[in-house]
Amino acid sequence: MYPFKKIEEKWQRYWEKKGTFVARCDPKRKKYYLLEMFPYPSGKIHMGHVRNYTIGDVASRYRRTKGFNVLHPMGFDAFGQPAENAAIKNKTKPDAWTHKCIDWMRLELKKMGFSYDWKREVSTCDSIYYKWNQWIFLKMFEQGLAYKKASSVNWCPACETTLANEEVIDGGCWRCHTKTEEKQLEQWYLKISEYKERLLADLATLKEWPERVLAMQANWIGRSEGVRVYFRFKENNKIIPVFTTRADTIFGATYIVLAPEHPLVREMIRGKPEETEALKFIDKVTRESKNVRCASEVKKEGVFTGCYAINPVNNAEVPVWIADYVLMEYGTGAIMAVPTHDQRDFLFAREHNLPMRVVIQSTVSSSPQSTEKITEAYEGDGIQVNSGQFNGLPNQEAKIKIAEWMQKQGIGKIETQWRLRDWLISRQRYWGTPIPIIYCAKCGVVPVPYDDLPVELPKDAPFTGEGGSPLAKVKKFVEVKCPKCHFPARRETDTMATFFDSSWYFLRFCSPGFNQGPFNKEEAAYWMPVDQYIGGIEHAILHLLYSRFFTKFFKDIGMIEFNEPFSRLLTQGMVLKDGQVMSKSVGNIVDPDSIIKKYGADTLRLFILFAAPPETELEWDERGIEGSFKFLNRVWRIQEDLKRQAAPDLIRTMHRTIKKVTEDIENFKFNTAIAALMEFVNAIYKWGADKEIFSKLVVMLSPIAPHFAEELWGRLGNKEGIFETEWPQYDPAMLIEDAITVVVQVNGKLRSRITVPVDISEEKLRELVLADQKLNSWLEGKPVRKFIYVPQRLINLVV
RNA sequence: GGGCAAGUGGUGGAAUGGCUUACACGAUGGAUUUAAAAUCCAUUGGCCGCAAGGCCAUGAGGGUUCGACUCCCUCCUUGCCCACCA
Repeated sequence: MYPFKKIEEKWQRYWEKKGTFVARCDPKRKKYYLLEMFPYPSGKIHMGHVRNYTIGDVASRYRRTKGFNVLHPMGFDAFGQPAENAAIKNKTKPDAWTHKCIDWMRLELKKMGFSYDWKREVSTCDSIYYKWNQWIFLKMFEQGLAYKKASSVNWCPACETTLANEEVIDGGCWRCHTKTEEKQLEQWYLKISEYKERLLADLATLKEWPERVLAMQANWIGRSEGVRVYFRFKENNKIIPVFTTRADTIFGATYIVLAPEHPLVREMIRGKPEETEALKFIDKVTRESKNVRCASEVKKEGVFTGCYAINPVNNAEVPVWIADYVLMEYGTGAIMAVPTHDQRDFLFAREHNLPMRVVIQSTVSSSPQSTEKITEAYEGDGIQVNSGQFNGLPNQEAKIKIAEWMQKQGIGKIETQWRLRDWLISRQRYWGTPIPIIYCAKCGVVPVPYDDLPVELPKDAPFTGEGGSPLAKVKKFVEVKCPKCHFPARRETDTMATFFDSSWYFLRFCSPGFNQGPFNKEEAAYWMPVDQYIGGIEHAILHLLYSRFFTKFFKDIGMIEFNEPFSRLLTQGMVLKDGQVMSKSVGNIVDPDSIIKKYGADTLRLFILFAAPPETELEWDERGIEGSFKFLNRVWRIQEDLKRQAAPDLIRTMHRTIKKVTEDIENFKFNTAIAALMEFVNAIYKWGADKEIFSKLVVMLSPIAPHFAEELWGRLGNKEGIFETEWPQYDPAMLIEDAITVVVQVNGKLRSRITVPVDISEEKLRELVLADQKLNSWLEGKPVRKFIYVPQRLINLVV
């Protein structure tokens, strides 16, 4: 058993002392910026962190031996609610609690031997960092991108805070799962919607991002093209616009539906016999929070308003309804309903006995023309019917023609709708960046002058866990003089959502001590964009979208020259145990520290890379860990018996292994790279290695098991550290074999193999194959119709 | 409801148009040992067969191809993400 504990401590000290991983901006050298998503400092690292950071560390150490100037930083996403909760529970301060957690986590990360440049460490909760959050906010405020709006927000009664739409999951708080409510508040927003076109279009430039993430982002931005159609109320000719993406179905629009909150509703129903019932319904729906209302599988409910509207394409009189399934926030808050070609409308129409009209006829099956026989909406393509001058056209063609025609007639307007909403960043919380705004009775909303930044968090806020933000209770903080008129004024007590902090930290790492701005332009120009970003799929939408938004903003104000922050993205899979995600609530957590104690960090690193490809889920297996440990010991023992000269076959194997391992590491296929190294070790056991071969093996292992490799490297008599040396090269000439085995198939089935010289001609090979005794029974009396030869590989005889 | 993955031995996985099951775990046998651990060596998809050998097998069914785990179509299952989005 090799002395992993001693070795790991020794080399960790050596790297730190020598500054092996300290990065320096050097425009003469080729850079490589490798970044893993920084952690929230909860106190302990878990297997997910270990996996994420091991993948990154291998890539980073590998690039270093390939001669790149590597930037590989680490920091802490240190603001957020858990610190406040801990403060309430344990009677500590969020500040003290967070710093204790950071210290502990840093120690654990160091024990894993990750090659970070610790000189660049940042914590978002330090005022030298969040000062620049405030600076960025003020820049956005100047550009009109940060604005205040009274609006109904998602409110979590347990956390006593507002939540972004993105933070409401299945109708509950993303953190504590409590059902959210709606509440009216004045909130700060960032106008991310102004960047929607660019955020969508530039996805096409992210060639090295996973398809899945690109699809999720595109979905989230949610561009849809359609027509705003102007229906009119029959009684007063007032316009009621609806949005549709299916202009081809408009002749089948037999009723329209308004959201209960629609501003025209109350006025419409006034004095109608239906008024009482409609008001009751509106009241019921608006009292329900959005989550309850949007829960799937709930039956669509609605009431008739007593009004009628005119469908502008055929002047048909259609009833106007109110229903809970129409949302005020999307489109115009009103829809046209086509029960024959939209399943949701169909169910609603059948329930309430509303009229239907078929306007698209399937060309494949004969879908019924008569509405009586319809059992479900036909949502596929077909030919227009009952659609005036558009009859007979394929519906996809009609969709465009009808839209254009409506626009020309002035009864509609071609329009694009987006799903992306502006980003709500206000939080009624203490442990976050104070929003640098002052409210003055005379001057109104006044930004804090740049010279007065940072607006520091007061250290002595009270933590009772009740009644909203602790910041609002700190007089010293709240009561200020207006920077303009110097009369008493009041400070904003909301803090920023923590996603703000993480939307630009990758830029801060380029020049973490810089005090003239959020980052040094020259250094950012050198290091950025991040060449490889690695993190969990859970950040596929929000964090990545916000970071892209910030990057585009920095470009617009002339601070950077590039459009996208992350050139290449890898989303690593989760770590499972017994088929379930490791989590406290399930109680199946394996503590990385216990594994380090038992087997060492190198074994843990090796196992986590070998057990599965980085993108897929990884099933934790204690026995697999032992296998990895055994492998390292097996390598360790090679040094005891080195030969003078290695066998030619082994030298050949070495060159093949170098090729395979190099290519696999480049492509993040660590599991097969390790498999190739294992095969190489098996070959060494068979043939016996010399010093040169063993040295190459050790270098190839160094990104994966760095302490282990450094130690063996030193024992081989090297004075420089292993990360000063170069990655081994293979000789292409050594990959060529003299003899190759060609597989012989008859009608696609394996029947024989023959070994022939590499440079054999096809004719010669054909002769040899036809003379092969083994094939006799398969070829007997049958003429060979075709002779397929895949050079160096296989022959297939078709008889 | 929509989108995206995935489905291969007892297990994790390998092969992305050309020898299915690399590598590892587990299991079995052997060597070493007073013994065990550790280590080293060998065997290990299923069925038939004394053997040589043959047949079958990559979720199911069909198709394209000389040849399909791989490409196409239909279906089933699982996972993830999104979702009354008009």
